[in-house]
Amino acid sequence: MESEFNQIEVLVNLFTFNKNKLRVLLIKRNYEPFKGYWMLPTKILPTDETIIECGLSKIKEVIGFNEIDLKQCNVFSNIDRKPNNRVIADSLIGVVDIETLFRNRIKFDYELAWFPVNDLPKMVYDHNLIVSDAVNHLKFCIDDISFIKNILPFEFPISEYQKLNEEILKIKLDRRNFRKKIIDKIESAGIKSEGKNGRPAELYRFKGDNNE
Amino acid sequence: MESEFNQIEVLVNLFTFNKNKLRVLLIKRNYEPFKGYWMLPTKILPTDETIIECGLSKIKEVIGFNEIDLKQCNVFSNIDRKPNNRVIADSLIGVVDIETLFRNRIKFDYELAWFPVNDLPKMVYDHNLIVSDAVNHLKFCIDDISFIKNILPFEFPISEYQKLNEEILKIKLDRRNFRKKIIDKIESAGIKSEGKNGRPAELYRFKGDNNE
DNA sequence: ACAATTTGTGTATAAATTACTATAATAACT
DNA sequence: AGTTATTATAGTAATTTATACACAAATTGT
Repeated sequence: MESEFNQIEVLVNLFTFNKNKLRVLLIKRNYEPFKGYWMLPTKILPTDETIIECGLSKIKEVIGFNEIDLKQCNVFSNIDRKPNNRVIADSLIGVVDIETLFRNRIKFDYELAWFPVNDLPKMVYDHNLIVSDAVNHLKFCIDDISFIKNILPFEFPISEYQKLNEEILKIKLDRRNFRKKIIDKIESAGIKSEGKNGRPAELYRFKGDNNE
Repeated sequence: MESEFNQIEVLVNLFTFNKNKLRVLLIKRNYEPFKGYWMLPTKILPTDETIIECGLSKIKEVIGFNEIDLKQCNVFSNIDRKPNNRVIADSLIGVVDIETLFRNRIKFDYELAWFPVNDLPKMVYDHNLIVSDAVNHLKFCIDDISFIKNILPFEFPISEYQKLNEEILKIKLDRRNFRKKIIDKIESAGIKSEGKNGRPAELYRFKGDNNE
């Protein structure tokens, strides 16, 4: 029976939606090699954690909380994805909304940033490839409301939900048709949004979603 | 930097379609523990192979050829999925048609069988779970014709394609509506099938598919 | 010749998607 | 206060897609 050991690292693609852009969490690498480069939150899988637990623990280390759903995305196993030793990359996907982030972030050990997925820096190793694969994967999550709803705040205007869809699907949608399509999945919060130009939008929430 | 090593095993869910049933390749385990039980073709990932290469090499070992597309499916990382040592399972999906199988199988080192996915034996460890997850995953492959076409022979009656869809989607489809839906993806081979009851069916092939 | 089985075919209706224009509400600006 | 700019909301017609449904043709077995 063959018996060989490989190192596995878990990479988390944590997405949020802010200022009309789909964004991914990157951290600045604080050790050599590639010190100072941006990268996905990454953790070598310990022998006593599942992949998901490992991803969650890394997220907690970076942003201070981890009440987040993580999903298996893809596995990258090219022999030479890292030059020195062979490491299997298991990539996960999660989403979080901007209000939860502001409310909860308590740790500041990492220099982090939420980069628009259309404007990413050069990252370490194959992390650019891994992120773009995860962004693509989001298309298949977009109709899984119980998962994707957590990328928007508890209450949101329809236009924001539409722009999220447009960013993920990379197409332009018609306002009225979009409204018709999703109106039965949301309910009015009876509140108007504020602060911007033009007529204030009504806020909605996903049906059956209660804050916390 | 953390540094722990885990064993990874690659499991291949190789499907075919025969006698109106979606089937998966299982092999009889010839070593302890669980000697004599059925299991998925499994290989510990060596440090010099990608996941896909590892899956392909195992398939070649079992059926003697491996001109097959394998796809990443899921990862199973429960700590105790095996009782003694911690092993990560990376499950792959592939398909092959029954004619290619008969034409090519040359090795007989393994006792193997193609079990209907609706009538599986009790398998080792969590292999039953892994297969049922892979069967579910097939739903998302069913419209990827360049992948799924290889589960049917080069030429096939429409009814067989329909039954495949019914098995994967677990629903009953209407003959005329199914034909309308797929007719522009196939072309007539100008041949009648033979040997069965009833009016002989015309054979079709997928457009742009040429035999080898 | 007859029964049983399986294939092939068309049409009408419902449902979903798309395309498209006008009006109302509000904020910023003057 | 009035103008301008911006966004939200509402409906209808056209198109596409999906669904429901019944009978004739070719073969096998008896």
